[in-house]
Amino acid sequence: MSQVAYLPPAGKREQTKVANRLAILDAAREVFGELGYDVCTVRDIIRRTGLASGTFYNYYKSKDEVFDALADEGARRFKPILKALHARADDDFEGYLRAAVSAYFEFIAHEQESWRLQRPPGETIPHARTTPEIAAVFEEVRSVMAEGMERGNAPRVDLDYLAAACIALAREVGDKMLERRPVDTAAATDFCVKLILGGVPSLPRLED
Amino acid sequence: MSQVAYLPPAGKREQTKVANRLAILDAAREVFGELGYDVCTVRDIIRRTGLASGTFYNYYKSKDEVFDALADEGARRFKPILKALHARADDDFEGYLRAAVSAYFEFIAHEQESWRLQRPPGETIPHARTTPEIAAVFEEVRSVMAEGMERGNAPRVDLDYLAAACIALAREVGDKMLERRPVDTAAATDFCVKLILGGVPSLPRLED
Amino acid sequence: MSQVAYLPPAGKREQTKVANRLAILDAAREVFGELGYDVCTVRDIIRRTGLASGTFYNYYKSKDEVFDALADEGARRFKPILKALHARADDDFEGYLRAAVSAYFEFIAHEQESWRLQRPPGETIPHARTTPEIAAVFEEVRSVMAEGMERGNAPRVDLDYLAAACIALAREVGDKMLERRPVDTAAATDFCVKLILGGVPSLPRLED
Amino acid sequence: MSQVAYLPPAGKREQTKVANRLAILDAAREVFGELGYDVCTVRDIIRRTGLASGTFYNYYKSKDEVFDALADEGARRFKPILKALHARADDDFEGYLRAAVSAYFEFIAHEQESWRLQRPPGETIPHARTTPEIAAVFEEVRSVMAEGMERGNAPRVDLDYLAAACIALAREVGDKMLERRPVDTAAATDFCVKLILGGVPSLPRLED
DNA sequence: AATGAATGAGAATTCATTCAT
DNA sequence: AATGAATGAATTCTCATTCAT
Repeated sequence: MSQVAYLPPAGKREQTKVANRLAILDAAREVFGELGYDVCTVRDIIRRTGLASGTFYNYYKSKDEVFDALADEGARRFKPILKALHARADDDFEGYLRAAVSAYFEFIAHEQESWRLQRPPGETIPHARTTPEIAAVFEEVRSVMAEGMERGNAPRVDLDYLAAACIALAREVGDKMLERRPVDTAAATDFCVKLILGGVPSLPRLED
Repeated sequence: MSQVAYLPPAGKREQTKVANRLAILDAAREVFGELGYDVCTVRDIIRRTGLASGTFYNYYKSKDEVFDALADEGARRFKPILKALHARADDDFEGYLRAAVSAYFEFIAHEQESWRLQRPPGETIPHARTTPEIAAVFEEVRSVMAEGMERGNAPRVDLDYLAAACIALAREVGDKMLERRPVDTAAATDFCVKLILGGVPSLPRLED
Repeated sequence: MSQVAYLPPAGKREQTKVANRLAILDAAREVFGELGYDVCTVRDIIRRTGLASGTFYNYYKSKDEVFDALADEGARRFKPILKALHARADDDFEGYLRAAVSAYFEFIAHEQESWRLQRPPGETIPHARTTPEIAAVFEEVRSVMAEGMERGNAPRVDLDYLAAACIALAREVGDKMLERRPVDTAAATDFCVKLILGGVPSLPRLED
Repeated sequence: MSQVAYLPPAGKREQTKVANRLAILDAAREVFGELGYDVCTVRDIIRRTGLASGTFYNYYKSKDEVFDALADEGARRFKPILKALHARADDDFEGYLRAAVSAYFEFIAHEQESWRLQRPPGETIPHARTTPEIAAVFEEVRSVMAEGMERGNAPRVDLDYLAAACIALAREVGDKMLERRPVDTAAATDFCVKLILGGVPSLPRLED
């Protein structure tokens, strides 16, 4: 728990500001993870920072805004990875999918180290919302698939359903993965990718 | 005076009671679906029934209790269907899976008629926790899979992941399905079943 | 607990009505005693009768009304005794006071047999209101004192204070008395009467 | 006006906090007195302070807690006085009793200035449970009596009854006193003390 | 900026009373 | 009459947000 406010590190006001912003973000990540977005209160968040409740509002206008900021921060870290993969996807859809899914699993595995570990095991983790990083995967995956279909590298199937299916898979299998010890991202990736790639050829083709 | 009271619960009073209990249950199902369990309030539920706030407490002690009742009811409605399917599943895993997924899609398609239509279009529906109905279907699916694996009718794969994957798929594809007009449960079922059945043979086998 | 409603004794509607009225009164006496007037609910009362909640209102308009009815009933039983004592009070103030106080203590001792006994011992008994029987004592005692003072049989002291003091004494000592086992009305009476009679001569005289 | 700070917590904030805590305590004392503990609501209390409803809970968790705080505060204010009186009571039981009763009457006379005056006249004041202040005074009185009896300075009488009698007297005579104009605490004190001291020698002695 | 008490809208719940049966 | 479910006002309490210091 970072008690930044009480340790203005080197006399720099700016440093404190940045540190407080991060402290709130960290605390929010923890609390959202522990209690769930809906259930947790702003006080739960701020209590963990050691800051005063009013201070929260110097940085974020509301609980929603921290949530978004948290998501943005996640997306900022995650999106470049995906873009890079996309760039060298070429015709290797499998390679791309594997890399993307793997990146996502690595991402959440790393995320959880900051907070999910200290949760009572077996407790269900409410899956609050579609976070931006997930949305990013979704869009990327979807566009790669669309591209592949157009180029004739992939069968023409229901893209909406397929993209939804992929994102769903990644999310749920990801959650399960995090419940296990040790967290094995490779196995989870393998599972997802094989299920998708194995299943796609069987999917009903679109007529048009 | 006629002491007719005990056996025939067919008076108007009894009817109203049953109807109210169902009304609350229905409203709760809707509201849980629309707002999510955590966010919705007892008032949200009762408002939708047209009953008075106090009336809620004549039937259920709390939001939690309705949720449990809902789970019971969902299970009561689904389980027999699934059990029946299960009974004649034999070695026809595909037939069984198809029937189960189809039952789920029919269920949610029917559900939405009661409420999703009257919602302002375009309004985002914050997602939906795992409802008791979903849990019931998939517990069944899971046990059938386990059975199949034990009998050697299905490859030995990571059952937890597979069950999670199936739930995820049904849920997300189901959501997408509901956004389309007309709602085509057959197509959605076909999509899910084929993806799963097609993908399963490719899944990594468990060693043990 | 009288379950009168389910045993219409001899076909007489009137009997049931009277019996129900009494059942409610008895239940109210019990519940007021056990929980206190303010805390107990109409449901607490009616539950004990075995009647339906709505039935309460066929007999009494409100909780207040039962309370008053209860008090009236007490007064009806108590007042005649006092009047009789007064009639033969003559100049024997001590005899009168002793008889009056004794009558009051006997009254409450008898009352409590119906309900106060079953209370957890040591629990404080909230002293809800000045009941009519108490008011009756008050008025009687006051008028006898006034008479005595006018006739010159008693010193002219502050009558309001004295009457208040007497009533207070009877009430509080009475409560204490009821907490003891066995309930000794004679001792309590002796205590009160001696305190009052012993104290009165010392009281400051009024000038007028 | 000078900042006469007694101790470090002299900020405006601290002052407000202390003032609010007292305001709630005062309001509670009034409301408990006027309506009785059971009947009054937290709203009744907070309404009288002019604070917002939520503010109550910044200071006390519940109505019960204010009551306890009130008891503490009452005891804190009274006990020293009584202890001091007690200390120099020696064999002067009369002096002590007079001082104690007088302190109580002064207290309630002062209390009523803050609220009873502004009440609609003639409105009946439903009586008043034993307040913590009363309990404090009389616990002291009781222990002094016990001491006196043990030292042989007072006759061995029924102490429970005597204490109850004193409480009752002070309470009822106190109520009457407050109804008169001008409020004459000296006269009321004189009345009570003389009645008690005059009466005690007549009381039946305990055998043991 | 930081603080943390005050605010008050809103949630859950209770219960006296009504009313259809 | 008796019944007991329905009603809704009233109550307790929470918590996001504001604001004086």
